[in-house]
Amino acid sequence: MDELIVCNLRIGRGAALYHAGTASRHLYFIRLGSFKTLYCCEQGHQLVTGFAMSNQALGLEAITGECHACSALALEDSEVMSISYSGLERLAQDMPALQANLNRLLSREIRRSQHMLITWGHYSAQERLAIFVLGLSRRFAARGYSAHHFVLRMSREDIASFIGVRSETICRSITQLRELQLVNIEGRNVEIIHLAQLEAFCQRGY
Amino acid sequence: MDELIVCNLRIGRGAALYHAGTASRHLYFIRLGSFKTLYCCEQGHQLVTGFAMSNQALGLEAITGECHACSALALEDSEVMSISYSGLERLAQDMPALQANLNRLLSREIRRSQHMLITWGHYSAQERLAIFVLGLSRRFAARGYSAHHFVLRMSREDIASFIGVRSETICRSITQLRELQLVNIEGRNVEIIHLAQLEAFCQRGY
DNA sequence: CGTGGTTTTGATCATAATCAACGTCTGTGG
DNA sequence: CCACAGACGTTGATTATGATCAAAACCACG
Repeated sequence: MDELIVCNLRIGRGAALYHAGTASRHLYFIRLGSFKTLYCCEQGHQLVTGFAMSNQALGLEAITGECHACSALALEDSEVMSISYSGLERLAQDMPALQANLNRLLSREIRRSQHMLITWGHYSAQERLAIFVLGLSRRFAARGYSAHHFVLRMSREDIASFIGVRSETICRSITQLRELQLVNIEGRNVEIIHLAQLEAFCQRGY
Repeated sequence: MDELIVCNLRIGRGAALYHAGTASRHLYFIRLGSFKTLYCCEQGHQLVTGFAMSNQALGLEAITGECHACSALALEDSEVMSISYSGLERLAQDMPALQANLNRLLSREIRRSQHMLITWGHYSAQERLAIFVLGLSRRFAARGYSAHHFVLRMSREDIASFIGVRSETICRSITQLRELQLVNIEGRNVEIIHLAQLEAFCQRGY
């Protein structure tokens, strides 16, 4: 197993784990910290496609040896494990379980993207923000942190880009969610006032 | 290779290749015809997530043995090849190339979903329709058919759901694209008036 | 033919984008 | 430690886009 791990990398806040367009033969697993993945358009405009935190894989879209479709930037000082894909491929031949696991990761990523498509297409800005916050809450909870209090690692601009609205709209939605007594967001501190109510709010059939 | 192919299936127009929630151990390849994939919400509302035509794979999201996340319905009388995933897994162990190919399919599907996310998040209804039509044109062209004249297999409602707007908006966008002298859509017949102009129209940096 | 489902068009309304101004936070150098 | 610059965040006023509601026109098919 050890032969796979090319190295453990430290990535400073704001630095890139990889850039779009770079050919890559590696998968990455986040040990510590968090990242945003983004596409860059010609105009220098950036489009955030996701946020990843510890125990998540990065670089799955590039697994074929084709180049990375997006860049990954560290939102805070982070540590990642780099795994050579060719090594993984070789090892997986002798370990079907490993291969199946890899397939599962890929398959899950497809479902995640498609679920986002559905979500963003059919909810209002307010609801999308609520869903986004709830998603973060669940991810923190899954890692043993509080589901009710946590700190955002990303800017309003990043959230806006990810959710598909403007940052002004994020601000207004924050205000609205506060008025609804669902979530209190002050600066980057998030307090979920009533988790069950927030979940109910997000539930509107897909 | 033959042992993998469980059977060649014929699916009549409107019939399902598989349903969401069904556990499945098969991948499908479309030999002939076309399908739409859709999620169903509680309210009986359907959300179209994609259209697939000949030579495309279906069921990739369910590759892990978990159940299908969406349903696949035939838009016309179709033929598909059904492939047992466990058989594929076994065979792939001895044929690394096959495994790599499978990974490539999965990886591509991730990129496709993410690209759609970007597109839908950052273009107007009119532009999205143009992009949709252009995509169809390219897919027909890749299969040896005319890139300028083709027939839609799906309803306005399906396109609307896929694109993330209402069907009325699709109608208005069709009118607008006709007025712009880009595409002429009458009923289900599509005529691309000026392909290069349409491509330019769709190009606005992601 | 009619009947039910699509498609189209029109009028009005709601949501989020845009433009603009102002407040707040952060890190840097004096 | 403070002052400052620049980025980030918030709020307001106005506009544009697409949703919604409603009514025709069109079509496919028994």
